[in-house]
Amino acid sequence: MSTKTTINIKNKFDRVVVLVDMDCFYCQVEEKLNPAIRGKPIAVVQYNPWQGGGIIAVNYPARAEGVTRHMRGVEAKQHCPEIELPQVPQVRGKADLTRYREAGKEVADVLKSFTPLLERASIDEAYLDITERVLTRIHEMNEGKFQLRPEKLANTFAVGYENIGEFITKLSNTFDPAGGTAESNSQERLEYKKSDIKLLVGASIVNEIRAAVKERTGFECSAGIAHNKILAKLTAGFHKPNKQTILPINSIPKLYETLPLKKVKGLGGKLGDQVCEVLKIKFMSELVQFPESVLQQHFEQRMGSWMYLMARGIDLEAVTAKFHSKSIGCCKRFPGKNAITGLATLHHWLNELASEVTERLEKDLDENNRTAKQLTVSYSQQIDNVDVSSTRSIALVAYDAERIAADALDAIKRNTERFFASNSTTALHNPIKFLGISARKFEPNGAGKGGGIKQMFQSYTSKAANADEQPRETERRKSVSGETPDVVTEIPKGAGTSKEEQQQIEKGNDASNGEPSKPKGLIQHFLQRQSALAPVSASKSEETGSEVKTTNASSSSDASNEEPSKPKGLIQHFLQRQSALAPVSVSKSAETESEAKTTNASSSSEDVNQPESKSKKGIAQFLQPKSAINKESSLGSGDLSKSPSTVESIEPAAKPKKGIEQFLKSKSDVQKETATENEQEKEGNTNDEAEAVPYLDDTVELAVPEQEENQTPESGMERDVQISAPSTIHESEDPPEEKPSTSKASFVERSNAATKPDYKETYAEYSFQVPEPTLECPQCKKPIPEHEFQSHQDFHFALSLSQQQGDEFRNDLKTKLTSKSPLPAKRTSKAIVSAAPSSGSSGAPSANLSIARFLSKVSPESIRSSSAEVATGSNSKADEVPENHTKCSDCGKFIPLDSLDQHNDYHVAKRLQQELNRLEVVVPSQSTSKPALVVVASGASSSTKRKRPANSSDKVTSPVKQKLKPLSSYFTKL
DNA sequence: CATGGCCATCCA
DNA sequence: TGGATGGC
Repeated sequence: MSTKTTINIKNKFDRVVVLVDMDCFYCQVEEKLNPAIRGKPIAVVQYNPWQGGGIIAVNYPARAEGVTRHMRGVEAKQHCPEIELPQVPQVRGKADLTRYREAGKEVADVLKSFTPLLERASIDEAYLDITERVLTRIHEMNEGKFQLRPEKLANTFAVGYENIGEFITKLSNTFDPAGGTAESNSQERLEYKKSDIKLLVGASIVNEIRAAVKERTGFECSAGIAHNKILAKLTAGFHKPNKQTILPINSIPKLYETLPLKKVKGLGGKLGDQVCEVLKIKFMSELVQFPESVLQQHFEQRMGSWMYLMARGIDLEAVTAKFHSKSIGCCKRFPGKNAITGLATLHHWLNELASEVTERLEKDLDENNRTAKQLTVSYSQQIDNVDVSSTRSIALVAYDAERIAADALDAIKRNTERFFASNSTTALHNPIKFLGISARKFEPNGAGKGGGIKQMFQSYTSKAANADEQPRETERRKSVSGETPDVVTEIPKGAGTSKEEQQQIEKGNDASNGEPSKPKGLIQHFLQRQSALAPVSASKSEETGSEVKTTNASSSSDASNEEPSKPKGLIQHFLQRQSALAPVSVSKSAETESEAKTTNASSSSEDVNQPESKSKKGIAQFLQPKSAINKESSLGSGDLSKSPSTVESIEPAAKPKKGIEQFLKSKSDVQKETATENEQEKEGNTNDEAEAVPYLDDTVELAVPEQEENQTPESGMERDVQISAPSTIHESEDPPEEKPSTSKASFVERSNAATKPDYKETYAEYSFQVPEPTLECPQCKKPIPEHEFQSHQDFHFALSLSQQQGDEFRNDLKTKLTSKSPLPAKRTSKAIVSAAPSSGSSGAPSANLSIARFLSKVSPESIRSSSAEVATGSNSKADEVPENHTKCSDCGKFIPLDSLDQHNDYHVAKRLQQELNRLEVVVPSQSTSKPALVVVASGASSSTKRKRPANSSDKVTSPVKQKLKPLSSYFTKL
């Protein structure tokens, strides 16, 4: 039961996994709250008093000015004087993130309306497995109900390609008989295409998802679309903000060549350092040379297997439905002189924390009908200048703040020998520098409440998941906005409706989207053939339906990737052979775990039931020549490594293929070859054991014990503050849209302003604080605390450095933008373009064709017939049409009749690319009220010029050419 | 003496 | 279970 749900390795590239990542989320939340600051540079800070507060989020305008996280507000101002610095609300003397949690949930609600397979990863990130929707959409495309128009891929990028159009062309090359020999199209290459087409179709869905998020919440996000979670996460970062990126399988090797291993989630910390050090490598591409056993022996079995697969672009971890967090807690640090040295202070803060937790627990109870059973108290004390942290778990018996605080205190006492200083009943022996309490082990409530049904076998997190799956009355009562309509659309799907009915529903939806079901465009035809390869199983769809409500459990149990014993058609055979080939030495763990737990998501799309005879024909026709190649042999390991042709096709010739070749070598081959250069970064472990600052020791508190004990903080104080400091004082700005009931917002500050004594002042621990001597900074003339002086100087240095770099970057950008015409084409693009048979059509011919018109109105038949006309009509050069060939009206080549379809599709894709290349994507500058996605297709007249929207004031919108950053640029730090 | 406050996972 | 680690 190793906690994780994994999919079967057979399906390693079958899923479409999306990571949705909110762009500088806290900033967006603050913007929405206070529209007056919209569009300005913003950084959200918490705890304003000290140096302007710590920055925890920076929006893009502010980033452009060099503001980063980890700065203080004051520093941000230096970079960007106009910056707005909204504060995290403070409640009970600590930061309160409620506002962001709620906004995050709002977003998640929208996401969840697209798939139940939603895994919230943090307050502003979520994974989605949209495989089912993709398969459904492909099916719709086959039936002409959906067309993949260029605008559906606005703001979409593909790793390894200059723009999405190139990627599409690449995909379409598979079907261009002139583009490559049939033999070069190996089966698995086709498999990869198939998988990547799913990503492409997925991208159109993700665009809709992001648009829905924007529309319903006002928030913008970016997304990564890949075949697994790790890669989706990685990919999401490549184009931001408000954009989405696909990671095609074939781009992985090249990506890895420049991808520092430490950028991969899970390897970002000490482990990553260790890996780099032990293996003497730095980039992901270098990881592939090590046998699994070696990795396991160095880094634990589990980790070794994971890394081994990751090196091949494989991550088997399933997206599991998880909406609610498994723990609710809060904590606070008390650094330096703020350390807690007295019992009363400790009690005070435990009470504060307990209050917050209790509040949130009650809300959670209300919303999710579950109860936490365990309380974990954590704290750290400074002992001999060393921070020692401990955690204790105790029973959580009641949602009662005082009780919780008392129990927590008790736990701390019990677990601390010499809790009190000698001879004292109030002063702590060791100061406490960190306090946290957290509630966990949630159990669903009241089985009687109809909730208990057996969603139990749902997943390993049965309890949490259980609570997730139950849309209870309480929830309805609370009427979560935005959920209702979606439920409506989903319920019919789930409630035992037939597939046809479901499609009716879908159709209805699409119609409302303004998508007429028209005769098929060629691109559909193109995709249709593809999708025929990506069979949609009927049973699969049913699963999708059933999982919506009651449970996916029932289906998931049998969805367990074991090949259903159904009649096998051609496709199935084809696919099975494929999976049989799936080489990667499966890590045992993966193999064993996969069966039991695989969520429906795993999309065991091998389950083929595509009844469509026509598509079958297409497939058969298509597969016939190529599937002949049954390359059982080859490939010991590495999936990606197996297909040199595939890799090469990204960049025909050229390229320092060193990395690639390395990639291609079988592990044993390469083993001897140790890493090239050892980046023996000194990296001297910054081990400056912080020079401990003398804290006030017990003797201090001993001085005034009585007073402190009596005047417990919250008893009188808080109420006084609330009453005497009404929310008027200096909230001169717009009052945050908060419930008036909560007047607490920042009582500490108000109390300060009102000259009310901070509770601290009544505490002995705080009554002896001495201001630290300061020095004046020669650069900014500010008084700087002594101990901080050096780092302050460092800061100035870093500041000037980063400003320089910022200038460089801007200049660079400017030159790129001004020399606009032919983009400074990178070698990659050239290679790809030239790889395409660009013979005649690349230039003007189709320039005046509206792609939309073209795609939606022209049926394959008409093309075919028109081609035929050309071939036989007066136009044709009657001289030399080979037998059974016809001349392509587009490129003039002679095409075998039986592959005319594919060839035409190739041209369609090519035109699509050209159209896409002419698209201008108007990016609203930092969340304005403009529509999220505005795509302007330039008309024929402006084929060479970029066109601006008529009313664009440069301030608001700036046309951004789809571009062109070297991958490596994403990994350079500023 | 200063990112702070989360949350989650993994291993022993 | 508690400690450690990782990442947002």
